[in-house]
Amino acid sequence: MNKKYYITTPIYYPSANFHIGHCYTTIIADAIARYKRLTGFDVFFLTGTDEHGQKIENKAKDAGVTPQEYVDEIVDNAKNLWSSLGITYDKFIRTTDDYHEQAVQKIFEKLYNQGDIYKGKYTGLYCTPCESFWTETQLVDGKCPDCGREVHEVEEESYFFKLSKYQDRLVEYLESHPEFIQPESRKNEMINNFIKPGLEDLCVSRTTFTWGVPVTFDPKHVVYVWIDALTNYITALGYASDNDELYQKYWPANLHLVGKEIVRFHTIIWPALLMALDIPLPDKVFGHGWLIIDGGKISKSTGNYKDPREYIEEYGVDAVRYFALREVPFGNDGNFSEESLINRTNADLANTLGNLVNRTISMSHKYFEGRIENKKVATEFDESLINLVNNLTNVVEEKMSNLRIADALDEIFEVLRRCNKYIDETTPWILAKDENEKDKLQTVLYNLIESIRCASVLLQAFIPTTAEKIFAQLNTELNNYESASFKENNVFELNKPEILFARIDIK
RNA sequence: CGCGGGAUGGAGCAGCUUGGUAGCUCGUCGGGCUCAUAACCCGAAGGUCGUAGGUUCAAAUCCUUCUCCCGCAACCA
Repeated sequence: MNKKYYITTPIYYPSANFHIGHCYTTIIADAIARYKRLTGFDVFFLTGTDEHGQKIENKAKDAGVTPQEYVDEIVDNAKNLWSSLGITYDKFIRTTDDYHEQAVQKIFEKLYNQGDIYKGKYTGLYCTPCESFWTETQLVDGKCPDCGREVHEVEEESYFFKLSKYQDRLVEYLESHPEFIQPESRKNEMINNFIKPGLEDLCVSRTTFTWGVPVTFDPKHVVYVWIDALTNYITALGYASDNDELYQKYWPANLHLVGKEIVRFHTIIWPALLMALDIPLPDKVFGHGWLIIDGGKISKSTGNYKDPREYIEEYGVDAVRYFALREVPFGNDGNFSEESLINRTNADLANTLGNLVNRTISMSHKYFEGRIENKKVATEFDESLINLVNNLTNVVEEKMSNLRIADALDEIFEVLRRCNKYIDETTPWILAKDENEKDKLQTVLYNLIESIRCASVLLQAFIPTTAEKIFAQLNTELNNYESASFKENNVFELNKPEILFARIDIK
């Protein structure tokens, strides 16, 4: 029985169609999921949408449709987008799914019955025309950030979760599990900024809007975001349902992948909720950085971005995937622009990888009609190449286990760069001129093809479409993880070379 | 003094924990090669490692000051 691996993305808020930032998060999760599957894990990969709340209700009203119709369209669009990015999620949860709503109601009741949720009064700054509550810090010049009008203090009856009760246990847990928050620097931010000053109890119901899960025993309240959204990670597995087989199998989660702006919810509120429910905590929460556009964050309101599908159509799915996985360093922000996407694609995918595969296969056809086996005539350059190849699974595993995805990719490309250099060192076109060197020439090509094959096994996790194309050109089915070491006795009957990535001219 | 992160050749980053010739990718320039997608390989130029001070035989790396940038109390990945 394989070891299990449960990975999640956040459930995204479908107030507008998804942008490249959503793609970024989901592509990373997909690469980790594919990598874990490749290396033998039984993976469950969850993504979805958080569909309730005031903002959706307002958006739908503006659009003249029901909230459900509004989110249905965006969810269709999202699923379509994930499909064109090759995202291999196992489940797509929507917080409007029946089983989720029922589970949320049960969880809410349970917490209420055991005294972790109580009824109180919520005081907030309210903008009547926008029907929205704002915090002090959200206000712009003391006015509503949406419409710029005055806000005023109102009181409403709400249910509260006793977050404060779990404060000490939380600190203790975070201190004793330094790996829980990644990157680790965010741990201090959480403890110093949010926990130490004292946690306030959390407002978990609202009466000012209706687009949400009704509280069973007090139906003028709907469950407010936290309990509705965060619990998706367990309700998706059937927690609090008739069939919790998946929950038994996969919980606790191995990795919650989230953007840095919601680390707080996942490392404070979510653990506290789980403690209250007496459920084990997830292993790890990774808060990644953002893609920055023109020096600023991606903004739904300014619309400083294109539909991600335009990039996929223009440059190909693996160019977009590769960029997302390679360009941004661990935990930091990274710049996104069409120009950097093109440069990345040209430099790594077209030049280093594509051209290498192309020149190798071309020579194999030119000199041996595409049939290559290992003649075992060594050159002085073989050993360093083969050692590098045989070390690749280890170094990639080391990087991936630390979520250093860009570094893992760089290790693979290190092998590809070494291959290009090996061609220059061994000068096959010169060997080809001497009949006596034919076996050496064939050995050189064998070494190259075998190295490309091993690298491609690992590339399947990151740029699967391209890896598949390479295996098709190599005409081999040796693509499992166990085969990702240099083999001495393969025989290749290569197919014709085809361009993997055409160079893109900058307009 | 709110907290946290950051500041390293033209761009993006690594190095800092455990002080000791400043490294990688891209870009630029020169050379080589011609199997290949004007690609590939080699070489070169380019850095007072944000500022000011301190510790030390020696500091990008440790300590202190200051400046600037980014993020952060509630549904922006």
